[in-house]
Parts: sequence; structure tokens; C-alpha cells
Amino acid sequence: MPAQPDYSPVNTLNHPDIAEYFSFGISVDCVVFGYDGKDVKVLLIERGTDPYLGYQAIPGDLVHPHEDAVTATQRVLRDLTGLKDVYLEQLQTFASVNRHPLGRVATIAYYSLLKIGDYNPRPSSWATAAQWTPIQDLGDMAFDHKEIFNAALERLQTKVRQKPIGFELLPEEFTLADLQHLYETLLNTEFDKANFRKKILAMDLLIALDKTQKAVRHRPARLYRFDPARYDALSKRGFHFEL
Amino acid sequence: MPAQPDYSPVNTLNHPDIAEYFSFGISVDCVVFGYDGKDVKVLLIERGTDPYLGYQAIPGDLVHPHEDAVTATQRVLRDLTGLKDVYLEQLQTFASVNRHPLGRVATIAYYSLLKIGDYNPRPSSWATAAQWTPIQDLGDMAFDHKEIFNAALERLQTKVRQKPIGFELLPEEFTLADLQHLYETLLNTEFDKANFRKKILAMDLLIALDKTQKAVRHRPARLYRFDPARYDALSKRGFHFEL
DNA sequence: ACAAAAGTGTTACACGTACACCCATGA
DNA sequence: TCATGGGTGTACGTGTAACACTTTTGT
Repeated sequence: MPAQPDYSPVNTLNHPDIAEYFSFGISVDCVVFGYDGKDVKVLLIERGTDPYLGYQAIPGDLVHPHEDAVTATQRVLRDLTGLKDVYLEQLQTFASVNRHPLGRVATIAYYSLLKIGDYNPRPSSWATAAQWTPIQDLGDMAFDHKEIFNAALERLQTKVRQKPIGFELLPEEFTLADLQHLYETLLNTEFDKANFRKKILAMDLLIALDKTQKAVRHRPARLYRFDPARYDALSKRGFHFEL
Repeated sequence: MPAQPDYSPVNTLNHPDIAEYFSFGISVDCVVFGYDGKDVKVLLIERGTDPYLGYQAIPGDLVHPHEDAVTATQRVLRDLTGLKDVYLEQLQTFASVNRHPLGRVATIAYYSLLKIGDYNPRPSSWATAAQWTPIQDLGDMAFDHKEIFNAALERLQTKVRQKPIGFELLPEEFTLADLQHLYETLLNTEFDKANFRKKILAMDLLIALDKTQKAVRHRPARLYRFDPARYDALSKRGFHFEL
């Protein structure tokens, strides 16, 4: 019987040198975005060992043999920031043969959005390892991490216009100006104030609170809160967020 | 020194049981879409061995130890259809612990679009293995392939409205009615004929040919051709395809 | 002459854009 | 009372939706 592929994975298990096929390492890398009211930032670590000693890198780790990829990513995020239940989405897998100097490692890249105020540096020896870096001034990065970051930013920029995920980056309560400024910096655009408000409010996704800003030297702005339940309801009726 | 993660992949190489981390298999699976002028179809194989004997499956294969993932996918596509240089895009990676009965295999899913007329079944014994299946009547599928297919279709549906990739599914020369019907079946909608034409032609992406349909029992329609160079030029000036 | 689908023009309306203006607060 | 940003109204133009109509072919 001729050796013909039947194109279903792991029928090659019959193959004698099958062990060679099970020699991959899989890692997860997670681009963590935050917003401090002024800049969009990424959470990066500084490498303490070769290769790429001293370079900035995206936090990540090898996936354990009996661990799901999402679980591994959540583990990394929890260990790094102390947070669980953050917005997490798979980005893309990078699997070039030579992407990693130390072996064949495919990395599943994720990106994550979190409210920067929630991030409490852990009081351990490696707490200083992670630091927020404004996305404008990123230098060289370890491995192919610059490429991964670029892909993440591009994805975030398109996604944020189609789904209401921007709110993940804002505090629970925010002003419309906060929201507008976030979108403007994220997308490198400017919006007309009046039109932006009308568009957002017309979507009926925000709950207007009976609260305003305090201690600002101008007319205090009303605070709003995003209503996820309302968004779900509207989505089912065919509503599409767009900005 | 305490064992503390530094969150850069493969520093755990120092770890004694590092071999356990390099025990993954990686496969690629490719959802191949086609359009025959009437239905949107997928190219599926029928499994000839256990597990999932007789079930339909998405074509794929294990990635070789020194092979890139894209290369592996192109190899599968070439072996299956005889075609190279088809539209190919990474979809998502599926890496659940128990997704594959025979071992820990993460699969990088791709989807591909091709002109159905270009597909020439290979004259080998396993030529019959692959067959076009209309996407409406898909039964159960092997492994988590149904989930993969659903993700692919969803992605195609959103992507096709934002990028001019629909043309990958049509013959080089097509009528506006062909195009409209493709979009209608792909998106389960109906468009107003007049408005659809105006919108498409206003984009200025099509080259009107001095040719018409032949042998139709009604007024023959003009043939058009998609102009990728024109699209590139317009994209650089901020144009965004949208339908 | 008719059926069938190609192809075009018109109108009403919704929506985005631009811009001017008023309002509330702290210093 | 001034500076600063919050907040709103209006007028105009563009784009979309709905629909009626004319044209060209094969039978």
C-alpha cells in the first residue's frame, strides 16, 4: 500500500518517526493594553537573561503539557498583574521555524485590555519587571515581539471601531470627553465634539449617572457607565456598534 | 534562588523537565471555500480511518519539524487541489487539551478562497477523498472541525464586507449579477439591484470589458474584471472597501 | 410579440459634517 | 469676570433605500 496522505491530522501517527512531529514547544504571549487618561500604553517586561538580555518583551510563557492556551494566558496575566477576568482575545499564531533561537516554539499571541487603575504591581522581587510603556516610544523588542505588537495594535484599532471594547480601557465611570479622547489617541484622529456625543448617545449603550466630575476648574462633566446588558440585547436585534 | 517566572518564553529551558514542554504536535487545517455560481461550498475530505471513520473533515496535516505553518498549509492545498498561489489567511488556533484523541495537538486553522473552476481533482487514488459540499448541508464533522468551520464562515462573512476578497471566489470575468448573487448567498441578504451596481461601480475597482455573456436567452450582461492594482492605489489614499 | 434579465433615473429621507452658540464652574 | 471645557441646536450636503422605468437578447 502506497504511502499516501489522507489529509487528516495525526494519521501519520502510524509513521515510524512520529516522535519528531511531537517536538514543538507552544508558548502564549499577551500584549496588554492600558489607558491612563492621556496615553495608550503596553505592559512590557525587561528581559533579565540571554538571549535578548535587556530588551523589552511581551509577557508570556510556555504552555504546560496539560494546560489550555487560554488558561496559560490567564495564568501569565494573573501572575503578572494579580488580575483575573480581564478582556482577552486571541490575535494570531506566529510559527516561523527560526523565530526562537532556543528551539522550535510556536507562540499563540493574545491581546488584553484592562483598566490601568486596576493594575497593582505585585510586591515581589519581579514586580519591577513589568512596566507600562507608551506605545509611541517603543524601541527594539526581543524575538519577533515587535511584529506581534504591531499586529496587536492594528487589530485593536479595527476592532475598537466595530465593537464596544474601548470601555474595557476606561474606568467604570467616565465622561464623554474621556471616551472621545481615548478613541482619538487610539485611532490617531480627531472627532467633532458635538457629533461624537450625538453618535455615542444615539447608540443608547451608556447609562447616564447622577454624578459629575469634582474639583475641575470648569463646568463639571456628567459621568456615564457602559451597559453591557443593553449592548447584548441590541446586538440580538441586529444592532452593530460602529464608530 | 526561588523559582520565579520571568515571563519570557523558554527561559524555562533551564528547567530540568523541559522536555515535557516540547512534546506538542502542531497541525494546520484549512477551510477551503468555493462558489459555483449558485452555492458557496467547502472542500472536505472523508476520513478513512479511526477515529471519526467516515466523518467529514477539514483537510490538514501535521506541520513538519522544520516547516513553517504557512508552508505546511500551502503544501496541503497543493497536494489536494494541485493549486498554488491561492488566497490564504490565518484564522485562529485551536489548542484545547482534549481536542484530539490521539495526543496533544494544537491546530492552526486557515481559510482559503479559490475559483472553483480552477480546482482540478487529481487523478490519484485519493482524488475522490475531497469533495465540494454546500455549506448549508454539513453534517457532523470529525474532531472540533465543525467549530473550526463555523469560525471560518463567520470570519469570511465579516471580512468579505470590508475587503474586496469576494473576487477570489469568482472567475476572472464576471457580471455584476454574478457578484451580487455571490454576496447575497454568502451573507444571507438581498440587495437592490440598482443600488448594488451603483455602489460597486462608484468604488471604481472594476474594469468594464468590451465583452458580454453569450448564449443567454435574455439581454446579455457586460463582463467585468477586478483591478487589484487600482485597489492598492486607492487604499493608500485612505479608501476603504465596504458593502 | 413575449419573457426574462440587463441596465438606468428619480425621489424621499436619514445621516454625517461643520460650525456657531450657550452654560457652569474655579480661580 | 475671565478662562476653560461641557453641552446643544441648526443648516447643509452626501449617501442610501425604494421603486418605476427602458433596453436588449432568445424563442
